[in-house]
Amino acid sequence: MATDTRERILDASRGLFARRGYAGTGIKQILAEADAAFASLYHFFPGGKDELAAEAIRTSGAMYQHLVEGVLDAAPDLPTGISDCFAAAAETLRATGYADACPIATVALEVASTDEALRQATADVFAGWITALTERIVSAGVDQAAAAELAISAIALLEGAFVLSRALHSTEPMTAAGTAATQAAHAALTTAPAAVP
Amino acid sequence: MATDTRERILDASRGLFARRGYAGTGIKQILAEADAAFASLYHFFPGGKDELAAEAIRTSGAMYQHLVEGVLDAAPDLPTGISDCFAAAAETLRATGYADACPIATVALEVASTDEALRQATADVFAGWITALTERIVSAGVDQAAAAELAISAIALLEGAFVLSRALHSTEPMTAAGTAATQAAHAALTTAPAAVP
DNA sequence: GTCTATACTTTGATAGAC
DNA sequence: GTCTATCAAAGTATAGAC
Repeated sequence: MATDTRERILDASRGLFARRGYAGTGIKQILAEADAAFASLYHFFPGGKDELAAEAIRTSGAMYQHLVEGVLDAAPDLPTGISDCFAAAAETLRATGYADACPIATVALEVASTDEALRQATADVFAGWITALTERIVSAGVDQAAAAELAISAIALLEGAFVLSRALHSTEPMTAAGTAATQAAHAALTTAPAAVP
Repeated sequence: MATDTRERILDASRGLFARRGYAGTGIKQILAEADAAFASLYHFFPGGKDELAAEAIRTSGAMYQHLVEGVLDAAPDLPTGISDCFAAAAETLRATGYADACPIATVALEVASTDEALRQATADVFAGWITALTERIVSAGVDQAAAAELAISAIALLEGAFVLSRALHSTEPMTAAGTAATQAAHAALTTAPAAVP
């Protein structure tokens, strides 16, 4: 069962854009890695590189969210789940030589001031993450405003730790950020423990 | 007193690399903005784009550190200083249309897996920031290990908030991260209040 | 849908006059 | 130290046969 060409192109794009960024990734490079012909790209993505990148960003953002939700679902409580997410991120960094981190952060920073369509794609992904995590924290008994603040802080800690850990080639930032996020979650839950039964 | 050519090139480079990344910035673009001739670049930076980028990263990292130290020095205590830094970052984001954020984060993510020399330059900058902030926290009476963890978390919060705020075109992530960093600083200082007189 | 070949632009970098 | 002109390579995108 050979994966179809369109999916192979998207798969290669997600990996290359995540590791090398948008401008740093060439179309020829994507097609070589996907073992696809040059014309196939413009058959499936008439909009060219931009259209391809937009779909790669949205799908990889959704995939990462799915991954995180799985870890959170498997944990006994929210602080433990958050701690597990950071531990998993640290392990992935180590295992991949500090290459695999946030699937869209590199592109997000690159295009924030240069490509409005792609910037919107990254904004939609981040907004989706924040909304989903906020709802989870609200379900754990925290009021809306405090939950949103905690969700944003946790994601900011994760993203910032990705930057530092990739640059420093060390998992220390990721573990330190994990500790901070877990402590913040504990604090928010004990401050407002009006938990749902 | 005309600024000399070398400094104009560096100045334009720092701005463009920060906003558009390394691969996304062309040499011709830098020279146009610096109003410098093509050959001047290779006169001052024989190593070409790579050498120029390395110096731009190190100097802009030092400049940002200097800026932050000034804010921290002006504050009555450390938590207030940290709060002020995030407030200043939020204001800069708003005032520049979410363009000016961390001077090196975009490049750091881009080159982390592709250019070892530039990756080392970004690592040196981040390590310098972490060391300086850790020393400050230690001076406020926190033990070394806890101080390092707080310093890393605060910088991770700042970097992550830069990513989210630029992508979302909102200062909310920066203010939420600032609150979290300030609370973490308060907690660390009250836990170990062996303050120096 | 896929292949090959190619058009067109931009890139980083160099040469030589001054 | 700076100017102009130019190079070779890589970039994106398209055309036309099959």
